[in-house]
Amino acid sequence: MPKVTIYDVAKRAGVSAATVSKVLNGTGRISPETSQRIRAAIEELRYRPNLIASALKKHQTFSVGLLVPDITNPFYAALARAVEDQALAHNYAVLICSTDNIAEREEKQLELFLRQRLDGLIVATSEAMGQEFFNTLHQSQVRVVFIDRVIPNVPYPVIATDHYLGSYLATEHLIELGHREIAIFLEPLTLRSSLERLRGFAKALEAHQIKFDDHLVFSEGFGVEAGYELAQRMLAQKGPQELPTAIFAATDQLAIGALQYFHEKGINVPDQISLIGYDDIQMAKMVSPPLTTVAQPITELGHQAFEVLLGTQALSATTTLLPPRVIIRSSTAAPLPQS
Amino acid sequence: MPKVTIYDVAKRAGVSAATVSKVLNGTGRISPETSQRIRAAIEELRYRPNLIASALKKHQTFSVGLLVPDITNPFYAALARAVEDQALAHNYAVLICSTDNIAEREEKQLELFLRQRLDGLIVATSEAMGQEFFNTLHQSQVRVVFIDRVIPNVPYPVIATDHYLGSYLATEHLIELGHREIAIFLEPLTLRSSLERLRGFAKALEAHQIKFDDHLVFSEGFGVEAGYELAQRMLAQKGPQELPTAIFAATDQLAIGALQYFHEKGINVPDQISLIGYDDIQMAKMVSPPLTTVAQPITELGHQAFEVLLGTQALSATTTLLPPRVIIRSSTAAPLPQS
DNA sequence: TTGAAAGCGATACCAG
DNA sequence: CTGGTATCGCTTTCAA
Repeated sequence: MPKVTIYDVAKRAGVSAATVSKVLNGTGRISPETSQRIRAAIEELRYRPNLIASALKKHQTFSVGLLVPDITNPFYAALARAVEDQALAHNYAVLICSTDNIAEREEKQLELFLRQRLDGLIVATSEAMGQEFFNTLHQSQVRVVFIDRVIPNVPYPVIATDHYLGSYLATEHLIELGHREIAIFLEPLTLRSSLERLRGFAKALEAHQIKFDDHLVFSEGFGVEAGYELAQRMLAQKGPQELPTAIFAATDQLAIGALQYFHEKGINVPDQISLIGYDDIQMAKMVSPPLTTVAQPITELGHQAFEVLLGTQALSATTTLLPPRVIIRSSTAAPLPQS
Repeated sequence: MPKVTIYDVAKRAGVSAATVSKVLNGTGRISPETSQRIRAAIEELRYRPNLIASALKKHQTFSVGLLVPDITNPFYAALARAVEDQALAHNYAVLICSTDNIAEREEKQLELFLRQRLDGLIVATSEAMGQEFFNTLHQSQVRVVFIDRVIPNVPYPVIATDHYLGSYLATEHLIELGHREIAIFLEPLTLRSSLERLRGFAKALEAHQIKFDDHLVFSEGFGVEAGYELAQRMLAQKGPQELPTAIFAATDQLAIGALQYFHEKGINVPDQISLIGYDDIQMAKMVSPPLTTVAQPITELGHQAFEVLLGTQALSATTTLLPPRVIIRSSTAAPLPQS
């Protein structure tokens, strides 16, 4: 059972390989009869074009690479899924790599991707990428689009969620519910995304004449654990009496950690304290109470990234910000009347 | 800035392309000096071998494909991660595709993968795969290993978790805690994996002389919602008095759904009822109380799959079952003394 | 409408 | 130890 090539098909159909290639690609004009015969031969031989050979000639691999910090993170998994779907629809394959935001891994994988001569690269990874990474990118001439993180001075298209707006909306949701004492939980402020969220938060307060209080900003660590600790710290700093009436957790994981702590302490959400998250990870709707949160338009992000990447436009430094959306569930409510 | 090829390097180093190829691949013997010169040229020109061309010649793409039902499912994301890591360590790329267990998608993607001439395929998808899929697989001669699902009569290696054993261990954990009335929540019994879990459960009961009670088997639907509904149904069928003292939920999602329902009903876990899950998804440790569960050796699965796939062994119909492990957290405890 | 032939960029055999 | 050359499987002029 040797591999069947385009020549086998050609022979079978009594034509030349060139002609077969033409019907395969829909290029050139072929008479309906020959075309039929060729299609038949393809079927009979179960011929499968060798994309490797085709890629070598056409300089097109029908593959894109996706660099994410960690595919295990639900957000990136969802992003990957969106890219995948779009890719499959266009008969493209997606190569995925988790980099853990480790420069070394990023560079190694980038190197591999470049050797594979991918048609494009979607980068959804660290803002701490080494200069090395950009140099390589630049001199390699691959098509690249950055996604999810707004990185300043990137000479490529950036597609991201408008976290400033998202935070603004989240905060405003709380304010409209009647909250005036609102704490914010954030991941480290070294992250641009954290800063953006803080900015949106502050702006919303300002817009509603609520004064911004430094003591209500809690930031440290990542993930659920951090949320738990931040809640703990908040409780320790303020007596249960002077607790804010609401918290804006800048990630759902933070929110879930806090929620867990409140559970343990018998603090009812949303009766005693409202809690709004950010990201709308799958878990958000599974916790109890289901978390009000801000959903990023993940699918949109993935789709757009793919489309821009494979579009005919020259890729330039443009930033596209997609609007997030507040998803109201049950962890936010009006504050209790002053007791 | 035209692409630099092996010929450019050769010219620059004053040798032939053949020689460059040799140092690139470590084949043949080259004098240290020429080797040095060539390496220098590679550096200076920032030459990146074209894997496409190489693959065409060598019939080796350094890429493997991974077919999963949904990368968005934490279990498969973890699996993908394990494969990725192993791949990166071997300088392989991983193409990932979520099929949603839809035969059409599976076949389309398989077709794409075959055209890409991948070195191997890891299939972690539906047991309901069409015959078509297998036919294609078989006549295409790709190396394939199945992972996670034990599919009968597959002429390829299967690497999976021993769910029979896992369920046995989970159930035994409950029994050793002192439980005698144990319910089991399952996904539909049309799934082989559900059947296996039920079998392990029954066997553990039997081993401890506990009689198996049909009325304590609840099965329907998938995911958190199903867990919630199953718990609801159980409560409806049995008064709060005659509730079993423990539940073995055959997936964490089921367990989490149940947990949520119990929260709402004010039923304390584990004081009133113990709950053990299965899978050890990330969420398991984040819920409250953190879920005792059975962890699949996901990383091991992924690693082994990759190694077997790229090993030199001819691939035959062998099934490797890896042992799962009970992770004891806080959702299980001894039953309350009879009140 | 069809086909001959020249590559795409690398590898491998075999000669020197 | 090094290099010429055929070749991997397909695409693409260009001529017929």
